[in-house]
Amino acid sequence: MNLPTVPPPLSPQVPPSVMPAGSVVLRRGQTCDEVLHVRRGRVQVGLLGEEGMAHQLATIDGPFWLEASATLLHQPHAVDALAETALEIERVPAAVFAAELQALPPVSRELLLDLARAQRQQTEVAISRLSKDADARCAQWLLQQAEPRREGEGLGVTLRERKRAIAAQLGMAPETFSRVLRHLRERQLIAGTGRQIWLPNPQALRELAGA
Amino acid sequence: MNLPTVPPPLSPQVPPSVMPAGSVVLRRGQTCDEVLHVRRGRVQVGLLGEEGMAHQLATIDGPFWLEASATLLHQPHAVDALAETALEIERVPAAVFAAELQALPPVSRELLLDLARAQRQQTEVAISRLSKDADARCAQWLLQQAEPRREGEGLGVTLRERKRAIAAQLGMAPETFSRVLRHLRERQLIAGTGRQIWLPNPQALRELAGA
DNA sequence: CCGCCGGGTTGATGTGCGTCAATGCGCGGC
DNA sequence: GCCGCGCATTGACGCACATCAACCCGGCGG
Repeated sequence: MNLPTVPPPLSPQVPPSVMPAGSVVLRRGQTCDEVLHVRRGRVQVGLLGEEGMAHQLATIDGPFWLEASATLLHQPHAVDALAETALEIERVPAAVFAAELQALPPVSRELLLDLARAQRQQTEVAISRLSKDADARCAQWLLQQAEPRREGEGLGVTLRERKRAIAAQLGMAPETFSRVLRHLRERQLIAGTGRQIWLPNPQALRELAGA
Repeated sequence: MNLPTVPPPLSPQVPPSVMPAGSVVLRRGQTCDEVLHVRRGRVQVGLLGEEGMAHQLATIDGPFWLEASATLLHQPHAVDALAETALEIERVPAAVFAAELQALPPVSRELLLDLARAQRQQTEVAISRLSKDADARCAQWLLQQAEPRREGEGLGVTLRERKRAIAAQLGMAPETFSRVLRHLRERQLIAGTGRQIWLPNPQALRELAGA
């Protein structure tokens, strides 16, 4: 008796492909409609610059699932990946992957998603600490927190926590946070006093935040 | 028909407990014989200092599994965790967790372990970048790479990659790496020329690496 | 033998940000 | 009302590290 509607477990329909050393395996921002299982080889994960890995986050030896968290969360890739050696890769369509996921008991599924979320958030934090200065991180944070305000153009932010706590979240000393806010105010990128801030020029903030 | 040898799915035998805001939920280095499922509340993850979170890595809202990667990998916790709000926590014995894991299809299990490994490695990297200077990170790396050498006491290291690549792994500029090595040589903590290095005083290196 | 090239080293310089200390300032207690 | 306490701000300073530029040196082709 067969069950034609159920996809087979992750057996590769496609034979594993190979990539030479030095290949760019995937790029940050890419959407993923397949999951890559690296069977043999070593890949570097990080942010590519003009010349090789500008910011290296990890190097991983196969066999392993590359950037599975992106697929699990249905989000674009958070990092660039570079083949340090030649690779033997198996490509699994996202649909097959999703089906496999659905078949799991709910606890395991939740756990899997928790881990994926944790990993991605850590990656984002690491990247923003590596490649952005205090001003940029602060601008990025303000934009994330921003909500549209009624009267007039621009977005608004209300600081709900103590500033020292916010500074800690942003990975900087409270004094630095204070100075950054003053600096942004001088440059007319933020306005308002106390815990109510608004952003008269979100566009400029966005480009300060970088990407 | 019942199957008494199979543990029930993660239903709590123990009613969920509560923790007041400000509690230290777990500490780095602690071994984990249970997994904590935070049902409600918010926890900060990072490194505790004398006064609250010295280095904050993330803050997570329930429901979620706290530091599941440690349990999955049978390793001590990599971080401190602090209750930002009051928490409602369910404690699952590691044995139950392991059984659940065994029941999973192999692919999912591998995936889970991959994610756990990735998360932990990222955490370690983040911590060492936050709390150690270039000298300490370099010392730590040398100790990790070290292998016992035949003649005489001390450990040996051979640099298998280009120095610029090693520097990238350590998150520093090649020039800085060069200077650190010189500095360590001057302090007699390393010796040798070229790609062959040995460590006449591993103990001193260890305390330079800091914990 | 010489020139060149690429990786490594060294020095000079800049800068982002942490730390320390002084001051300002709201807020609750008395 | 006044005092004191804690957070926020501001200034001065220092440090760790990146960056830039020069130089060194071992290998290799001519």
